[in-house]
Amino acid sequence: MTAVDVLDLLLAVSTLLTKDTSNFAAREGMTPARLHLLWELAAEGATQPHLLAGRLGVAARTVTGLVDHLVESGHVARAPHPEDRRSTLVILTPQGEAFAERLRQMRANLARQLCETMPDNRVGALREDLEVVLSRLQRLLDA
Amino acid sequence: MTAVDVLDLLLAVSTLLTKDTSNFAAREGMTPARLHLLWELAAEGATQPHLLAGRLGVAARTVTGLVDHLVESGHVARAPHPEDRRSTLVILTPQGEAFAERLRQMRANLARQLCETMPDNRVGALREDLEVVLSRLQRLLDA
DNA sequence: TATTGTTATACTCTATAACTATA
DNA sequence: TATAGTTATAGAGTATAACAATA
Repeated sequence: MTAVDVLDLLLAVSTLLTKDTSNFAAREGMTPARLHLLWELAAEGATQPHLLAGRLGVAARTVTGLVDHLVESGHVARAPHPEDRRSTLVILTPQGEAFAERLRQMRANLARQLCETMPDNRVGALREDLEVVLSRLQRLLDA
Repeated sequence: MTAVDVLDLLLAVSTLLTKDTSNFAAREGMTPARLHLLWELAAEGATQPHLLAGRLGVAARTVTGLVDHLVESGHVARAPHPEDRRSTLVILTPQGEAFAERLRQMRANLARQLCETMPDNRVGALREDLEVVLSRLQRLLDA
């Protein structure tokens, strides 16, 4: 039952990655959900709340609350949308950008440490296998 | 930066697995945290709340709340501990065992679907690579 | 009429601290 | 004194529904 073993391993890795992210967030005075929002915002640039909701897979109401907290902590700001007066743009402040950069560096360090004893061709094979697993998971969840 | 790609893929897989578990829980009238507790309980048999807390990585208080809900829904029961009168044993009811069995089958199906297009030796290699990643993650989180 | 974001409300998960009973 | 579990309290995330403003 090797396939079952693979799923068990993926679930165990998922648990530990979640815990690691949670620890980092706590050290930075942040929470996992707010960190996730900042991460997406850093990746796609200033954007609207309903688009963030789609990216994060949460309801619009949730984004309102997360952005409220992040505005208060100084990581993001709301700006009027230039073309649609119903909407707003969520933008990173310099403090939010600095946080995203620390997060990016932490992830790069973690990635290096995870793979540092594996030969390069093994890492490449792992990446290809995970791409297969990911695309299959995406298909299964859409159905 | 293949190592970074691997981490990104692991994070993406983690997100989808979490969502899949959450969907299954919702269909069954359950929540992810209660499902996780039932899963551990099915794996290790009747046990004490503080041991469950250690397994799940949550505070003792959290286990009290989860068990409260699961008692109300009929999935588990509390029994006096035969040797330590301070403590209790959390046990699966027949309904809880039936749920655990459905969960096990769902996971087996998912595992089969994830790997079904990969040759057997590739699945074995993926398992070995994930074992490396998992043990390294565990070491990093302990430090 | 449909969409965007918000307010209102409720539930779940979680942690910390204080408390009770037992070891 | 230390441990096991619980009660009490508080905060964070989430969803649904209702609402106002705009498209």
